Amino acid sequence: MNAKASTAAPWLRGLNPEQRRAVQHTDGPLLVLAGAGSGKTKMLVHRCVHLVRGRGVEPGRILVVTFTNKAADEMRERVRTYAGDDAKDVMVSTFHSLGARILKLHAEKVGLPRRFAIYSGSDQLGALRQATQEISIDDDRFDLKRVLRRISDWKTRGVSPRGAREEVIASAATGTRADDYEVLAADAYGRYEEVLRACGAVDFDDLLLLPVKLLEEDEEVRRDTWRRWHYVMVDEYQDTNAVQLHMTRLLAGARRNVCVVGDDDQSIYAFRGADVGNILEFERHFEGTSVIKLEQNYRSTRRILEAANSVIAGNARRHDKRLRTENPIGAPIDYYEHDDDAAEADIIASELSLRHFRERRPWREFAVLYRANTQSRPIEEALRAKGIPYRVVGGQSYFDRKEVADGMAYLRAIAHPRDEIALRRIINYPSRGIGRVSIGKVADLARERNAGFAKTLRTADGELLGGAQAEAVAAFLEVMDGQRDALARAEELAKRPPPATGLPPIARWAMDLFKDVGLEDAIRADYRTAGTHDARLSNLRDLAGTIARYERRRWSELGTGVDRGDLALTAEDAPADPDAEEWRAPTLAEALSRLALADMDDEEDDAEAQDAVTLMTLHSAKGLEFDDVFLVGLEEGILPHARSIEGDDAALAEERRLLYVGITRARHRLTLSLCRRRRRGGDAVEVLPSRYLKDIPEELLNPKTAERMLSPEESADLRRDFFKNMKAMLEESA
DNA sequence: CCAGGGGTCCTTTTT
DNA sequence: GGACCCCTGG
Repeated sequence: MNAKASTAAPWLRGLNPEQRRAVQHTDGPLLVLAGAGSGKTKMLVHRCVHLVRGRGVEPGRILVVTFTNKAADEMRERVRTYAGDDAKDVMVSTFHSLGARILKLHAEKVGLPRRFAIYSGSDQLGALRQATQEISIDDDRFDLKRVLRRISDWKTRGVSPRGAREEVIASAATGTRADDYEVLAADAYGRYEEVLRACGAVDFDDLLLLPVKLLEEDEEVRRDTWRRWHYVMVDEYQDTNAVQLHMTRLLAGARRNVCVVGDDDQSIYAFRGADVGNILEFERHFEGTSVIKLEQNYRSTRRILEAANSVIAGNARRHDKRLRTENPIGAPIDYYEHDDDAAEADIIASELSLRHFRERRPWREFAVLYRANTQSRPIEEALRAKGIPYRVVGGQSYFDRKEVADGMAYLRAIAHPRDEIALRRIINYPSRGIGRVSIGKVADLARERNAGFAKTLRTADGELLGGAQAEAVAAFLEVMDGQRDALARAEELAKRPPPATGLPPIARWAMDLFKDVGLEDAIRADYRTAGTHDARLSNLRDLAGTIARYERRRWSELGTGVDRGDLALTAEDAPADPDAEEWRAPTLAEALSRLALADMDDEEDDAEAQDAVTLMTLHSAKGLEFDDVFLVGLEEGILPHARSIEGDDAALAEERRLLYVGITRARHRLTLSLCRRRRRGGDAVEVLPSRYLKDIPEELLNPKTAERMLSPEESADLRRDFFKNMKAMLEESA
């Protein structure tokens, strides 16, 4: 297609020549090196539209892979906006849900049940705890989280338990590292995998590893996959790890229509195995690659971009580039030094309300970004005190909250009889007289007989346990059996359309379950968490609400052919003839398998529509943009983080990129701040400004203090505006 | 044998 | 704010 014709194509309007070239390079490997704010997401979306409208590719043949659910949602939304129904079958998926999908279709080939459970957070810890207990290395201070990180390291590099042990032994033999801890971790790794399999479960790393294994070893899986997708695109490619590189290669297959987009300066996930080398050496991995660079920034003011450029210039190993922009110079970058984090939070809250009321800008245009989740607390407190609406993105994952994890464990223990980790989590919560010793006895016996824990539990009588304990176990089993029956009835009801109002049957059952087994009372009775009871109860009820949404979505999919969860991989004509797919009534087991991957992003749509300030980590902010950004805690020990300062140069380089990512989120306005004192452990300690601040040219910065934040006139204006706006708002809502 | 209270330590980033 | 351990009383 020549340049003239492309000008005529409506889907190419609004793209500059560089972007158009990228969009149109339709065959063979394509590497798009896209700077921050260069419109790379837009480019990917337009490429999808171009393939469908311009080249007549069936949308179902196009696969876009992202890292986060949020990115996938946004991409889907944009594809729909630009291409309408034409492109509704373009599949947008995260690496992990794609892996889950492939795995689900071939689960039996790797010895998994069709409805395998996906473990995260506390479940993984539970499995690992059991693994270490079984090989008796739980006695000394064995930091399970650290071991889990170590195991995950191995898994993201595709190293097997045996490989891990060899690696550890080899490094000990060469005297480089004779670390007992490593040996223990390698031993635990193997057993951990066995525990997972015995429970019919996988962890997040398996969602990448096992599909790769399948694709590698199984001709049929490969053939089906290649028949299904002809064009593969990967967003944020700089954050891929070894397994994801492998997966990308396998997905691309012989067609090699693979287009990856990324920015080496925004690689911030090395800690979980991401390798910038993947993007730096893409041309070597995929022979005959076309390379396109997007170096114009459309997002930020010149001052903001200059600050970002000066920060990132301090890193050595990178594609040399300097983003340019034609945007206006913009406002100076505000810079605050606060006494402590409370003062910092306070001023931010004041600035926010000032800018909101005085400049009449909606709350949603603002974001407060920080290095670690723990930094959100003082800010939340200050915003709450001033009545500023906010939402916290990420943080403790929804499923890691105790009450949610407990609720999930009940659901899983009922849905998956093999799920021993779930069972052991809830067997004595709420307390019902089955303590550590009794559980230990059953577990020992189970091991002796080489039988499952759940099965052995049924044989536990007054001889094995005390009389009272045996009775407690019997009562517990009775409750569980009763719940299974109730679930079966609910699933039977779920074969008919849900009621127009009220909860659909499975959700209804879950809600009752939480009440009947005493979870709700246990939350209310916990004196340690007084004050958070309502929030916890509502989190638990949200879980039932999520099941309700799943049930309704399932029913809305009937006959429409839209099936985001289980689009057949093998049916060759699936994209063309979606009705050919078999529709199934909702089940708890399926709800659970969707839930684990969905994160809770989907559920926050309502909150997102609300007008609220966004609080999140720099990591979560990648890929997003805001008019007005506050970047807090620019101190040694925070950014760069203390752990990275202890670490190597690579760790520090990543911290610098993190700051770069943060700065480049801002469109019009940026406020940097730090604290001179910060609480560490018990008391407040003096801290130093971040080393990276020196790299920002002084003339770009506008130092401010709390006193000078507002002139007296501005204060008066603010007060006046505040009441005026308040009045207007009240009238609007009336 | 179990439940619950009280003390202690730590706390990067995430699918 | 947690997760975890230890102690005491039932």
